[in-house]
Amino acid sequence: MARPRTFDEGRALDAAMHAFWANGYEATSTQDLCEATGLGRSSIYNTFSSKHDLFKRSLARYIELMTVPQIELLEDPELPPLERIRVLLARIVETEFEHRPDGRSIGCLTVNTVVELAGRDPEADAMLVRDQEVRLAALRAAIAAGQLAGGIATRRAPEELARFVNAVVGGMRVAAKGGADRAAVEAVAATALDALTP
Amino acid sequence: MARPRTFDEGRALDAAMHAFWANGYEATSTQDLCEATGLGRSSIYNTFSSKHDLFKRSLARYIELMTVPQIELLEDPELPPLERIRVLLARIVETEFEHRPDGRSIGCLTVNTVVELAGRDPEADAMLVRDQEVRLAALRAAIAAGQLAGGIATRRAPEELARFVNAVVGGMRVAAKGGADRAAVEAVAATALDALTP
DNA sequence: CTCATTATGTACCAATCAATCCAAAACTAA
DNA sequence: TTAGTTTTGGATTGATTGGTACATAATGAG
Repeated sequence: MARPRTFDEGRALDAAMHAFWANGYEATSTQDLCEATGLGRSSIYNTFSSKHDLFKRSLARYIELMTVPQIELLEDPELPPLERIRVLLARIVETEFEHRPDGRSIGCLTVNTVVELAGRDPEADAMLVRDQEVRLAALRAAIAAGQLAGGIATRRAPEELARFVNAVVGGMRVAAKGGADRAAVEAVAATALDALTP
Repeated sequence: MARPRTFDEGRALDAAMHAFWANGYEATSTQDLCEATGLGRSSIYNTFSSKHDLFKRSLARYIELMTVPQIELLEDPELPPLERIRVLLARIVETEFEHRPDGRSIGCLTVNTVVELAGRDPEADAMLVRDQEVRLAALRAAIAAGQLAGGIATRRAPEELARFVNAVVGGMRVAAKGGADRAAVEAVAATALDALTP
């Protein structure tokens, strides 16, 4: 029927996502995207209609890749709620320091995008707000369950504790990107759990 | 001797700092800087030798404006150490929400720059690392004093608690920039203090 | 007044930006 | 083979980027 593609769209999207992840939206040029994906300009504009569109799809993919497993973990009935949060924080430490022999973290595309584009890009904004609502809801539910079962401190409402855990995650990612070593980030996670412990 | 300047260098630097603060380094063009400062191109390049140089001076000014009062507060002998940290967090909430009737925070230039430039701009990197070391040292000292005097929990070392407080501050700023309202950010601060309370 | 010196505004520079155009290429259905 | 459709690469677009050149303006020292 027509000339077939010589590349895999999913792989190309992954490569673009990593480029945006490492360097941000503004600092990633369309030329960078060509080199990262291995595609020519025409193929990129034919497949993804603009740089901004490609960024939206990259962000959507990142959110899917990161948030879905986190929600599953927070709803895991096999683990006590406090343990779910402990594992969540441990996983974040893990992802921040995996495959980075120079010790410098690449950070988190969600946090990076909040800082770079929140308030200036309505579409990215909406995606980030929705993602955060989903994550906060899962945290609230796990915390409420933990308070009921007795493993999590009841001195504050689930809403407050969920906001706290969410902010600590962001703080850990900023610290890692700022050059903090693994022990330092693990100390943040461990101390945060103190606030949840009865 | 020579033609005098028709503008105040300090005011111009403040205006440039606010432009970088609101939009980041890459997204702020030299044209934006001209409009923000009210100066012509020649005056800007004559006074500050390049966009990057102007950014470094803006960042230095921001760090001075933010960190110096925070250090003074953390060393205030009039207040019990835990109270110093409580006031520190309260001030951060205050600065994030002052003069922002739309509720959208502009964030923190230090955090924004860590996320945007850490690992890619060695000079900005060095300034940020030094600033963070100063802030961590002040936090450690206040926490150690609090543990000795009895107002701060001793279940973790001052180094760990300082890292924790520092990360929470970053997390609060990301949350505010992401659209969280004042009550949500205050909940983060209050919960963080739980981890420091015996 | 005259002159050396600095500030300022305008025009301009090459480089890069995101995006488009178009012709050649590669495939399939008929 | 042929017609129809989409992909691909390369050239090119106009706008914008950070930065410069240069002529003119404004000052105080002599």
